[in-house]
Amino acid sequence: MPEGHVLHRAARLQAKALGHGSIAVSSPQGRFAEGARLLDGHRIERIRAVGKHLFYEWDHDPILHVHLGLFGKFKTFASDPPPPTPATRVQMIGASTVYLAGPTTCEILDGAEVDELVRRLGPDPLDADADPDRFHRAMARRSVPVGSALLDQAAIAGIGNVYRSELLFLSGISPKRPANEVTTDELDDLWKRSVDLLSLGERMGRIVTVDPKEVGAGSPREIPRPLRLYVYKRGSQPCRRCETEIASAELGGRSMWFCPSCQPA
DNA sequence: GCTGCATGATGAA
DNA sequence: TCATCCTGCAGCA
Repeated sequence: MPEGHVLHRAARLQAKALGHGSIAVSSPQGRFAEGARLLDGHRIERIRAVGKHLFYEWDHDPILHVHLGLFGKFKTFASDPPPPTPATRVQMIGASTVYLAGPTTCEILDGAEVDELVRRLGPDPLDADADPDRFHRAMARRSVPVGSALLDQAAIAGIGNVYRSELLFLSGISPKRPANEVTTDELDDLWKRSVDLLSLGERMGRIVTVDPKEVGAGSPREIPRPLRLYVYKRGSQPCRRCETEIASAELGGRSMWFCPSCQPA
């Protein structure tokens, strides 16, 4: 389930899994048959993740652009892949086999189109060269609640519904405060935490935001599932830090959760 | 077996 | 703001 860390992890692991040889590309579902024909038999030179977008660059021009949306999923099999389901949009067979199902976007773009798309995205916390000042400027320009602004991929790329709640909790910021009233220090804190948390998520393959020490665990990996998050989907349960009841609100058209005491208005 | 929901984004109204 | 698209699976009967 795809926030930015999932795509960066997919880029890293699939590059290794598919390898440098030629890839058999097909579309068992049929909806990407034309695109698959363009790529079939070619070699992958790079898989690049930007925010929630994935770009496969090949030994010739067409670039495969994938956006998982809410439902999209990759499955990778090192050996003995099961037959693809009828919903498998793309099958890529190299050293390992990768299946893609349910993406919002799966299309062929040229380099200029990729550049244009990437230009519209805000800085990506998982990009080592990202410029946090672009994030600061984007927030200063927005009067919507900061909880909404964090979902805006043009302001910061890769944050989704889980991370936005967790980041604001950790930074002690009420989601309802206007984005342009969040201080520079607070934005610095938000950015640094997003770098740390998404990096951790990329390495672990799951979202964990709770400090292991706070729940008696030795490492993030050892935290049991119900204890991994501070506020997301924890409505009316006690805050892990202050026992106040976690509250929820609709922001940016989706539910989010926060602690009214740790994140005062 | 069915229903409802989910870590997303867009285009029309 | 709402409807729409995409899939899988938990929770129910």
